Amino acid sequence: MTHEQLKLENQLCFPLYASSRLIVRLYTPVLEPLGLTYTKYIVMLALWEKDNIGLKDLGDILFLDSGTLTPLLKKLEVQGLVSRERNLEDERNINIKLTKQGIQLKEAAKNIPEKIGSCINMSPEDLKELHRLLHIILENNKESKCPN
Amino acid sequence: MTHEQLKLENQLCFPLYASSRLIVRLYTPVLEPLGLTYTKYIVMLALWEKDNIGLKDLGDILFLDSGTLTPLLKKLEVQGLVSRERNLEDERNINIKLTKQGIQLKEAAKNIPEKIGSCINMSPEDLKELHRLLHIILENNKESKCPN
DNA sequence: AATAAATAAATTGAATACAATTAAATTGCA
DNA sequence: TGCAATTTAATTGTATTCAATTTATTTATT
Repeated sequence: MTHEQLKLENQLCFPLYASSRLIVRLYTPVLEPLGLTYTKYIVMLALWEKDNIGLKDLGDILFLDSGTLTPLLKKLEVQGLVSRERNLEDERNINIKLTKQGIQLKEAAKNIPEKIGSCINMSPEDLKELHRLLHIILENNKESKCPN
Repeated sequence: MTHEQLKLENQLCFPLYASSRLIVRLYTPVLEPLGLTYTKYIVMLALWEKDNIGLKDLGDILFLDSGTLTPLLKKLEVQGLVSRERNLEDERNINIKLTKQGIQLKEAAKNIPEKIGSCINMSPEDLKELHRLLHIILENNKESKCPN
């Protein structure tokens, strides 16, 4: 009745889930002065890289759906960082654009990755390898589903 | 103004966060027949491994605090899977115990890791290496904090 | 012993995630 | 063209997370 496979130690999901929360939690105090939460931050990262993008495409990049993004983008709009407007060519789509303020925020954010990096205890080689493996798992499992 | 460091591609946190949600999402349909959510599931994993444990110690294992665990354990209690009782030797503590039903559920859960494993597209070597790195990051950053 | 400090659980409130549903717009086909 | 199927956002409801506060209990100090 030991069921080695059920030991927490032997799970992949658990350290993934726990370390994700651990790392995201590091961002909270760093983002707070910018008025951003972690989810808002990755939305801004995506927009700084590709401005004027549809909600759907933004969701594909971030693995988030409209249920999460719609209220989030409305908040960013209230903060004056993005604008939301219907695409005139296809009114089902909504275009997200950075405002001048949203563009400017990038300067204030530029040191964040380094700041966070300095708080994570891990060798550069391990970090690089972890990064590589996480991208593999993301890429390979975009569409994965499990039957019940 | 490119700020390579701000590219999503170059973040560690983002693939960690995204793949964590991706993998946790795989569990939903598999756990549903057992009446478990993912968080309930890892609580049960911890208890199957070490029964009769304090909420604080359970939280230390799972990296969760009473704000998350208290309502969760109350639900598991309503489901008849665990009992919650004050520790008579130190009434600040609460002891969590599996009920007979909670113990029995382990049998129904024993095939879940294999089932999930078969849905994750990744080579065994990469899985093993990822597992190793995630444990390092967890172990090394339990106490990490970032100044704002 | 009396009180201050520390510890643990519970509570509160804000911010996600996400499945499922609804509503509007567009596309494809009979 | 007209309608069914598809696509996209928005909405709804449930379930976390987590910081911050409160309450109760215990430990440590004076």
